[in-house]
Amino acid sequence: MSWTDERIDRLKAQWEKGLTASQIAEDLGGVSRNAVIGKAHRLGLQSRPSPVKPNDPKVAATAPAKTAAPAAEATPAPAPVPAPVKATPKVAAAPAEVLRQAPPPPSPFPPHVPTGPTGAQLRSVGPGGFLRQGPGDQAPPAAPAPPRRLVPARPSPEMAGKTTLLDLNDKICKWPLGHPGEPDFHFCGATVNPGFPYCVQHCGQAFQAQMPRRDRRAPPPMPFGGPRVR
DNA sequence: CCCTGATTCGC
DNA sequence: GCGAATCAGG
Repeated sequence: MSWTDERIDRLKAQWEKGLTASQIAEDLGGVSRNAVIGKAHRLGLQSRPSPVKPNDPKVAATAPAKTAAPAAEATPAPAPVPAPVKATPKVAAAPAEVLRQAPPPPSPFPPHVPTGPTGAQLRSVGPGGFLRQGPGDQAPPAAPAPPRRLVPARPSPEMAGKTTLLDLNDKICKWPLGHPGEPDFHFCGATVNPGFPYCVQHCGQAFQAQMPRRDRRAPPPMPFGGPRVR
């Protein structure tokens, strides 16, 4: 279906009348809501209360800036530098220290903490090349709030002191360590970066700046079909 | 989930 | 120029 003069007139009339893009598209037939919106913009029909757009004309208040508007100008893009989350102590791990044992977190319970005879941590390399972390690399997990009376038994002694599914709440980092099904699968357990499901360190792994669309092409199809997307 | 308009960008 | 895909707020 093409944009004949008649259809364009109809679009203009209805758009200015305040019908929604969906309604106009349905009325015209043969076009999608997106097509209507796209056409309306190209026609210069613009601005109808968009649910998304904030009202821009904020002035006065805090802007002493801009005296004479620079006529034609290269507005330097203010490179958005991701604000470093404040006060993140950088733990410089010396190579010799990689295998160190983290001191067991203080616990009000019987210190039945068999941390392993050798102290060697299993490591593996995940997609993207990052090293999966072992428990010894974590900041000591916050001691869980002591239950009043009954304590559910740990599934196994190996899990003593680990953050399990049962320990998770909205204040605990849910970054998984190891893999589900493995005997010592557990979670990071550090205090979360407020507003996120992970601690500061794991937020850094989980969230990255999105690249422009042309740079993220669909991944090659996987032999088994791959996970369903949207 | 649904809806909305705005925007991007491959065609 | 077109409009699907995407975004982002309600």
